[in-house]
Amino acid sequence: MPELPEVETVARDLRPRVVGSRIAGVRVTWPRSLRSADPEAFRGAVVGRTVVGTGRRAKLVVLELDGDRVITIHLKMTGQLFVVAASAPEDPYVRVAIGFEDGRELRFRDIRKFGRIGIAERDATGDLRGELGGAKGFRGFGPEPLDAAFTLTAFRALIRGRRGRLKPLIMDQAFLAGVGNIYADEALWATRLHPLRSAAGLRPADERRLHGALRRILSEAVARRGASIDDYTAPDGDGSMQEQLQVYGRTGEPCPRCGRPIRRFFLGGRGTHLCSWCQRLPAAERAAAVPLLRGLRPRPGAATDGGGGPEATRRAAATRRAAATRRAAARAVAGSH
DNA sequence: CAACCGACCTGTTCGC
DNA sequence: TGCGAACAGGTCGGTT
Repeated sequence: MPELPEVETVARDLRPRVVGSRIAGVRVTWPRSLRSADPEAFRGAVVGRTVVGTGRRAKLVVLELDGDRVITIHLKMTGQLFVVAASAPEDPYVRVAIGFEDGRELRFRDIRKFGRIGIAERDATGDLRGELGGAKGFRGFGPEPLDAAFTLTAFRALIRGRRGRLKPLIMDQAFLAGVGNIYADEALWATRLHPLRSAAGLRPADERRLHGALRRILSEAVARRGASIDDYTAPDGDGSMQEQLQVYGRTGEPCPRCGRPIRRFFLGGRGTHLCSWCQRLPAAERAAAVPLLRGLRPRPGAATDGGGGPEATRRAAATRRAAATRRAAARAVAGSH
């Protein structure tokens, strides 16, 4: 699932491939992959323009065009971007292809069709306005956690007055940009903070550790080209951060700190991994969290959860290998090089 | 502001 | 062995 490090990697890999290229046409096989769902409008906005840069804002890949216009691409869960010759074979999952004058094209491949491509502009502050989030409810993105401006002081000012639970809060893109399920679980485990802790109950030392962990883990993940789990891959290949994850996807394995099994429960519909020994809720917050903790009990039919054992480990390894093979096939078919 | 729900999608995994 | 249900999860709009 592409989060900040994965999206950053895709944007960087695309740079040498698309900067300087002029857009000649756009091929659309699934119009709803465009935020406007209007291929003609999209063509009108981009054809004839030249890509002058690539970047990232929150989890959006941003293609800077000449003029002040940008193309925004949200990969959601299964979106992938590759640059290939327009004549290269492709599989049925390519939803949009942006063709360049030199005969290559940028292909957006997205099995689940959740991803969206939009048009936006730079406002006076340099931030983006346009097809980013929803038309009305969009409150703008929060600060970028890896920006130099995101200091501990800035983080404290941001979190002051917030009373929500920690995990949904740090995943709220209007609060902080770019953090998703994987890196939220990792940062909370690293700081020994329970995902259901209230932001209002944090001590100054907790805030300092959480701020530090977010920056350290996201930086390491960028350096490692992100975590290649399931469908995530980039034009220059898979990342390796999945090898460094301490709790995400490690249900039933021993906590690297205390050896007790990593547990998984559901928070707001999302799988949440934690060590319930290292990440304890203070007594004062426990009562309010009890209804939500029900998910901690293994659910009927969740045999692999907490089960562990050599058989489960072997099966998980086989699943990972199969996913790696699928990613390689995607690069070859929709593919790069 | 906080929390929750359903919708969006399709491939994979799991239980029976 | 085959089938259908559950699962994966990031928004986004709507409701409480």
